[in-house]
Amino acid sequence: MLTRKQKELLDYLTAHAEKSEVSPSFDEMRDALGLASKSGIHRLVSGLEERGYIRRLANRARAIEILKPVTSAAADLGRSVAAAADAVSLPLLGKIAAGTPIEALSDPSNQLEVPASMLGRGEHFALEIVGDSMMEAGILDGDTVVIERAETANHGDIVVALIQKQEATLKTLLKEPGRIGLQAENPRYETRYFQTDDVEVQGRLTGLIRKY
Amino acid sequence: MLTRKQKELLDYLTAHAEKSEVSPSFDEMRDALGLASKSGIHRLVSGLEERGYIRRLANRARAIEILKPVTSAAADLGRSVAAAADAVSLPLLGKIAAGTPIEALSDPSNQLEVPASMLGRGEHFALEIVGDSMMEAGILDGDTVVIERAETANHGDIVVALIQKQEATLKTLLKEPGRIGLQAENPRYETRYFQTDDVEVQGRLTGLIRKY
DNA sequence: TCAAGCATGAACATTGATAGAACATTCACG
DNA sequence: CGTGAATGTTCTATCAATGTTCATGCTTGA
Repeated sequence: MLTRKQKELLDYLTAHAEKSEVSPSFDEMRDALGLASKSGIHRLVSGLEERGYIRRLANRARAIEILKPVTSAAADLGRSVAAAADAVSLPLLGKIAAGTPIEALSDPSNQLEVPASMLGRGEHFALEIVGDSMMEAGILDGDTVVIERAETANHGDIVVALIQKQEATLKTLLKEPGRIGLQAENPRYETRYFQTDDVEVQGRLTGLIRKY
Repeated sequence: MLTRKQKELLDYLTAHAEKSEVSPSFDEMRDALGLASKSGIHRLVSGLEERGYIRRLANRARAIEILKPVTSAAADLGRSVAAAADAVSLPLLGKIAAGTPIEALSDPSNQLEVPASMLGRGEHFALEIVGDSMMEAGILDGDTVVIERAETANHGDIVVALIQKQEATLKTLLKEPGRIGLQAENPRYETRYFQTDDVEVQGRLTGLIRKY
């Protein structure tokens, strides 16, 4: 959120942008806010930039781009949906580990924000990693993985696999003639092989998020 | 979960944010909650921050961002879709590896969206990892790390360190009496030790994002 | 290359905001 | 009843936001 003057300037910039493609100069902004000098504008612009409301090219005239337009209260809902295109909330379905089924977290308030750029096309969800079985692939205990729901995957993909309709696990998929391998990325675990019918792919790994 | 007063304040902040975009000052919050002083507000704000409900820019007035808006039941469905998807764009400053300075990507259009919940307070930026020196910490070549700008860090933190004002590297910080160690998380690299003055902490690792 | 047009930002003053120590009160809980 | 957490209050130090002036520097086009 903003300070009063920052809001005033952002209002002006937003209104101006609707009328004209030309970004106002500092002098024009100064006049619009009734100041005597551009320095104050410079500071306000820097503040808006710091808070992520606008973006600028350094040392370029009239090069302000509005990232989050100010909206009157009425327009707010309509807008924020559009602006939300950058990030998406995924349901955090539970935890996954080798050797146990997904421990369901049915609490719908468990949502995870992920950058939109991390997603592919289909339906996605998130899981929290338990255990170290994928350690050497850089997937650690406590990490959150983003999964794209899928029934198929390629040899070598990391997938959420359901084994014999009981056990869900995150492993590297090995497609071999007549059988399917699920390989942990940790030398302490052995690759397990199953009949093709015993392994169902539930999704493919598309992203990973870790917080320290 | 919140205390009664924290919830009350968060309610006020959420309502305020819908109307105004201008963040309330501590005095305004004090009036809204009917307190006689701002110190109580200060504690509540700190509490909300600690619990991850809001985020603030360090040392900035009127700079509160709401991360988890409280929603009255009625408004919940309509809002949560939009409000939940709160992401922040960070500048992607460049690449970092052991042995070389940060290779600057000054192009400001290099931005990375990260979930707001990944950020602490203060200024953040992103770097792309080159090399395998932090492999065993689950930080792989090509990963993007989120760094919070900081001058200090604790023993054991993973930091961006500038060595002798020349070489920037991402390593585990070892604070020892009279010297500082920078430890790679890969047995193929040795821990290097420096005089305290030769190592400047530039930031702390706060998040990691990987795309497959 | 020079000038016009803009952007950058140092320096200083004033007012507004935040940080936090210190201490009292209330309330839940074993 | 003792303990600790949450809450209220007061007071003070420090820092941020804003307004102003003036000087400087970057870009662009003639």
